[in-house]
Amino acid sequence: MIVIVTIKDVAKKAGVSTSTVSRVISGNGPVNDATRQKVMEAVRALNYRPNFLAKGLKEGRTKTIGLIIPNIRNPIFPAVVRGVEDTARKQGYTVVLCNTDEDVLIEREYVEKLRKRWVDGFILATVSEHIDHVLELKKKGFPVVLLIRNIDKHVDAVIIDNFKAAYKAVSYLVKTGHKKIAIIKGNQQLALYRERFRGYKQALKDAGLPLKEELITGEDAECVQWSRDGYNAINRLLDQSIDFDAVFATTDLRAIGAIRAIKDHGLRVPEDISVIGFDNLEFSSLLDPPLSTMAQPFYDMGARAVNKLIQLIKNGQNAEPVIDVMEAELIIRKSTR
Amino acid sequence: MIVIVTIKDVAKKAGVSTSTVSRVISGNGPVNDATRQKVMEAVRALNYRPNFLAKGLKEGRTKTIGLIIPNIRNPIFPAVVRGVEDTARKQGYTVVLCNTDEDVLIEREYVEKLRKRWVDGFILATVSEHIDHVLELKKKGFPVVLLIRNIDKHVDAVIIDNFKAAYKAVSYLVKTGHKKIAIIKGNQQLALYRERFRGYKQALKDAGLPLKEELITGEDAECVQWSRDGYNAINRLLDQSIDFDAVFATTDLRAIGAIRAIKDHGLRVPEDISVIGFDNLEFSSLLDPPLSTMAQPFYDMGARAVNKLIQLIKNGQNAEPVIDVMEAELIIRKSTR
DNA sequence: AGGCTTTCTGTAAACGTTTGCATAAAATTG
DNA sequence: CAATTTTATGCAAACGTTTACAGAAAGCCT
Repeated sequence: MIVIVTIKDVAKKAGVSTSTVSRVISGNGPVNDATRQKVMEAVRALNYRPNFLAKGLKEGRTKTIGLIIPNIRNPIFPAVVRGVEDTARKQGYTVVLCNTDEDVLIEREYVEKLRKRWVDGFILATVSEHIDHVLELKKKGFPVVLLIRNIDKHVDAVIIDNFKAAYKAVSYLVKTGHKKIAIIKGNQQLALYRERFRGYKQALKDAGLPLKEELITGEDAECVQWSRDGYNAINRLLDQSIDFDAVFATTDLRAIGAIRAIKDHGLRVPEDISVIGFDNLEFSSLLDPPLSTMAQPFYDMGARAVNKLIQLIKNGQNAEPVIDVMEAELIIRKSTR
Repeated sequence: MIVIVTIKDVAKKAGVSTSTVSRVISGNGPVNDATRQKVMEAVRALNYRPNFLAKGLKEGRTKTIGLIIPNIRNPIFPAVVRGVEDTARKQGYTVVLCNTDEDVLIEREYVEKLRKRWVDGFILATVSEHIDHVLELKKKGFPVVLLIRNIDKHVDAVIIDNFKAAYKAVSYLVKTGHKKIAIIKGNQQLALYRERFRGYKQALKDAGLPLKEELITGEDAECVQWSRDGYNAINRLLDQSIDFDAVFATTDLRAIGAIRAIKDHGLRVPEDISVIGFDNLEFSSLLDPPLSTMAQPFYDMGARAVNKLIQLIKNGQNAEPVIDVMEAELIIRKSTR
């Protein structure tokens, strides 16, 4: 049986009204020093804690934000989550984390649940292109910021320029003398992979290299066993004796699979084939060889999304949504020659 | 400006009282089919969503649980979190995730915040041995389950038997012919590492092998760059030409560091030195060589902790707390000969 | 001393629900 | 058909806060 101490108990104990207690606690409005002492003492004696629900109900806000991501087991997300949480905490906000498993129904379910005056706003690494629920939120004036995956010009977002990043990575391979660059293209249902694919093509084109069908590999599946896609793709290429001297993997996990496949065929990375990844996961530097990759600033992206959201919560919706594009950074380690 | 639709608006639109609307929505109490129709229609027309805070305040519960962990970037936790969240969701509960950064002050801050009638109970992978705040919760009748790290016989918990698991791992090394087994011992401030250390010593003893001081390595620091500890420890051993044929690393991350150090010294795993880890991280099978390790059933532990907690929430505190000890499983891959 | 601020405190309404109680209508019973 | 049960609905209080308003006391000015 949990016994609940309310503001009334404190008021009675201190011999004042509840409003006075409230004023002491919140610091709103004047209160005599002597009474303040009495109240504080009663608070301490009774171990009083203001009821979050009552406070939120009255004030019309909870200082809580909803963070909706596909899957925390996808290793790109832990850093994002910490960026969000740390920044939120510093500003007095708490985060409710939700995993959707890439399932738009679960995503909708969570949005429905949390928008019932539970959270003051949302950060969404949304699942797919079915985002009517997001636009609906936005229309109703609910603060929303999209993160990593943006979809629509009409919603605030924090992303990187995937086209440019892929372009940079592939151009680096070109510049270091690679001529036959395979790509593990990622799930083309997602805009971000389409962009990376586009960057790959553009980089080849600008370098005067041909775009070869047989070097375009990988499935559209997401999220099964992430490195598997990379392994299968490159394994198939090698089995078919297709000639290539580098791999642009659209994620680090796919790069790990690719390296595994290359080694299994008795070849060396990077001497025989260079591999470049995308993401810069926390353990990518621990691989053998340490992975060259395009680093996304995950932590900072999370942090920035929170700041953006808190702005929206405080000031209401902007006239025009703004999309922050952050820089991805090329990190060269030992998997490229 | 967010416009809020309340139960009153629905009542007015449907031409009934608020109590009737409430009954329609919650399904408590009888209501005529015709009125139900009218109400449902009004609900739909107005896009009504019951206010979570008001409901929680009235009902005295929120169907929310607080999950407090040291750091989601520690790769053992994503699986735990999913186990917790998935199981909670199936039972209509939502999870608030909090990272403490191994800082007991932040942990206390979160506990203070969430116990203000926000969550119905806590799952804690607690930080240290300073757990007065946990015992306080428990004393006040607040449902609490400890996870992974348990501290006290007086609080319900879900853990593995770290002594036994370490014993198993080291015994396997002994059985496969290793005679000089080094340990990277982990942070001895934490009970779980003390237990693993104890298991190591006991296994050597039972096998009639000597416990050599110089083979006991690793620092008490936690959480800086986790694999670094393993790297430094084994690097030092090799630099000093200390002779050993196997390493028992108390975490997979330490094992990764150890492997790196061994390779850097021009030695091979497992031909020259076997390495066995502890945890079975999601990417441990992707390493080179794939890591042999003691697998902890992280997802299931999370799931079980939730079920335990929901029991406590529903039935109140047990007379006697019960500690669930789950099985760790030895997984042999290619890092041991 | 009378009027005017300023400081302090209490009363009561409000936030949006749920639910016990009362009542009315309808259905069932002997 | 009167008596009883069942079904359906509304009224109003309650959950634990915050805050507008009002009033009392005290301080300051001519």
